Amino acid sequence: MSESDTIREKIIDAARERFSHYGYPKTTIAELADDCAMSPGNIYRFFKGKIDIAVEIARREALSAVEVIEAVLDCPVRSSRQRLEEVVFADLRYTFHLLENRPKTLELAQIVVSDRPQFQIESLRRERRVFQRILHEGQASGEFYIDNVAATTIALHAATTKYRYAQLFTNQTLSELERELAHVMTVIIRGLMPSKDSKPVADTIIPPEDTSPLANAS
Amino acid sequence: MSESDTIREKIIDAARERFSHYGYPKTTIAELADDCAMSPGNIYRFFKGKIDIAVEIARREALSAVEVIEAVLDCPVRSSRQRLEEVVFADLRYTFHLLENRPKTLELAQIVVSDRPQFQIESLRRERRVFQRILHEGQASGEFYIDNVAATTIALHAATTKYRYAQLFTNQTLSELERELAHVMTVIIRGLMPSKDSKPVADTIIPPEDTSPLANAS
DNA sequence: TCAGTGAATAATTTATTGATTGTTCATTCT
DNA sequence: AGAATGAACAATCAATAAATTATTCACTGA
Repeated sequence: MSESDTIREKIIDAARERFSHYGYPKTTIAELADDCAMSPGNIYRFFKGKIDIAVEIARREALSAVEVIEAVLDCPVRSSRQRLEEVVFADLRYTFHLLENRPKTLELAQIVVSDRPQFQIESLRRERRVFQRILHEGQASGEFYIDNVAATTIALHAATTKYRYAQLFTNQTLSELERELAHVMTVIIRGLMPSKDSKPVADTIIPPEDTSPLANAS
Repeated sequence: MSESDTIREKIIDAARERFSHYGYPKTTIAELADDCAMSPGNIYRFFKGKIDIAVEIARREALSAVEVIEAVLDCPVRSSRQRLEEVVFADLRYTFHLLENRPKTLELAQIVVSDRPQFQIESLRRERRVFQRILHEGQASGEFYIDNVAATTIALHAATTKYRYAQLFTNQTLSELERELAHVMTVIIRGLMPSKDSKPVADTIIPPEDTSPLANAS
């Protein structure tokens, strides 16, 4: 690691400390400079602006979050079904505890996303890749029957939206959410399993929009 | 309708007009009083406070939204599956158009909910009742096989969360959302259909939480 | 009696100012 | 020459004052 990188890391460490303690807005560049025993101006040789320090921290946080989810895959687990369930529940629990124990992390993420919408899109994409891998495996082993793995991955991810950062949508407890998610997964897993029926269930067709929207005026 | 009720309606109409044009915060009680040719103080004989006018308007809006969804059920439609699909798509389209064409309605709803959290809970419950009715029918006719209708209703509702006020979560177009929702519904419908298999798919068990949450310190 | 008033008051919002902070860059060190 | 500085400037924030608004209530007129 070059000298330059070491200094960069020092800035990131200082920022992580202060952001998590006092929050992004209350942390000043002057303070970070002090922490690193340098002048405010020098920070700008390592980061284009204050927000870019936040972006880097959030990027690493997001990567390590996916790693936590991925770690579940390394467990010696029996079926694709179980893998899928464990990943989905790990996601719920991880994000739930994150919001409960480290609210400043969410604040930081929201600030970053409001400035860099692409950030969220990429984070979600990374998460979906984990889902996709499991679906592929299940498809290959014959445990699942899936017409279109890519589309089904997106569907699965969308159907579990409520269980990512659940506190943003509801004030249910973690136990309640877990029970609810179990029911969601029961339906979804059934939908992914191959059926021995003669004729398989046809895909959903987008129904035509016949009712005029918002008939009641402004 | 009593004289008193007529005046109350007049206030509501004036408020609806101004709230939708200028928004709740920019509308003053004095203006509403002017519109109704009365004094500000007199408004308080009909509503406990300004927020209560908003609550009443939002309540009616929510009721008529459910009616729009329910109207779909009256169409001569073949199967429970189609009914379910039409309701879910109607929900997506209705809320999508609402946010697109009448953003002040969302603003009002958010103000009401932040003051009266119960309001949202009840609105969601009303919506779920429509879902539940369809699941019951499908269950009774044998088109669906559902262990626990109440729990499955909640699961179905949760799995389609992203498609209610979708613009709050994403900036996908309506067409993109429709395509995505079609895939979600394909999986879900498969999960609701009875299988002729000898052994039915077992319910999801909540996996034990073995990995310590947030191992990386604050 | 009681629907309605409107001035008085409390609460909230908006405007303003001064202080703080993010960022740049001419300059100094090494 | 490249690394670092810190004063200068612009942008943002916090504190306060001023204005507006929500709400109350003693009162009025039918």
